[in-house]
Amino acid sequence: MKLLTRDTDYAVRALLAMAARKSMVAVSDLVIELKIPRPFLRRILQRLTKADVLGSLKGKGGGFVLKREPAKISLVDLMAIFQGPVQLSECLFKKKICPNRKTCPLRSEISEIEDFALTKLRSITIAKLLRK
Amino acid sequence: MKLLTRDTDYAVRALLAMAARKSMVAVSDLVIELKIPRPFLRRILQRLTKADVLGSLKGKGGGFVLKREPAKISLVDLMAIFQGPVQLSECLFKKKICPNRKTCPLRSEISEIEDFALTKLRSITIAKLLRK
DNA sequence: AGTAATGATACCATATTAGTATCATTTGTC
DNA sequence: GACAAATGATACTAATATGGTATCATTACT
Repeated sequence: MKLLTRDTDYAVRALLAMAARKSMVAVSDLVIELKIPRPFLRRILQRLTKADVLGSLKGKGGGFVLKREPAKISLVDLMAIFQGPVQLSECLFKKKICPNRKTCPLRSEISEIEDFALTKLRSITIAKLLRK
Repeated sequence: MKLLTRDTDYAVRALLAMAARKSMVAVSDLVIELKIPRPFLRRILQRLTKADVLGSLKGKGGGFVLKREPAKISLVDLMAIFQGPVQLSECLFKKKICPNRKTCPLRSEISEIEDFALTKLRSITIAKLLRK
């Protein structure tokens, strides 16, 4: 089971690279540095732009820049963007079988795992990773 | 992100039903009780048998029985059977890019989540769920 | 012999993930 | 203004995982 998908992982790497530079970077440059398939990386940066994590500039000399503080970009944020909201305890039987949602013995236990994971993931920011 | 797949969830339900009875049960009976697609449930029980969680008897009057103590069947066990070993921190870049596996800043943090999850999941057994 | 069960295995359908391709739009430079 | 270099938007393809079916072989009770 993967906690992070490739999108998310690439996004982390790209953001780390961008946070280190602090200036506008074109995809071409990042591709060289990160060795991520170019069109794939492009789409990732575009999604980050839509999510307002990056800013972008079109045209010659354009590229992407960090728009949000590195300390305010956490793994949960990125996971939410690329993998949807983090919820491990999603009941498989919402609509059908499950007779007792409230009292479901699994839910409460798994929620604890989810809570722990969320707290951890929120604490992991680009700024924090950059320091390492 | 689902922590448990349907296989695992169905397995839990089936095992709870079987632990409550304690005697040999045929798939037909369980299907009625659990409302799980018959051939799918069969395959699940067969996998549990291979994993030595259940015993089985062929032929007329045959079926499946719990072979392992309910207290010794945990969610991690079932997840391992149906979803592969639980490891959230699996590095996406094992073979290729990742330059520094040991010092990877993500790994250590995610390992903590994994450890917490494993401990929790190990503590959730069929016996425990049965008591609720 | 017949029937009711599991064993084994191959198959199909759908969803998700990973990645590609293409065309439109913007913008700096000559 | 023309051209080149960048992103915006979007549709498509390939591979893998998940959820579920179908079928035939084997076993065992009556």
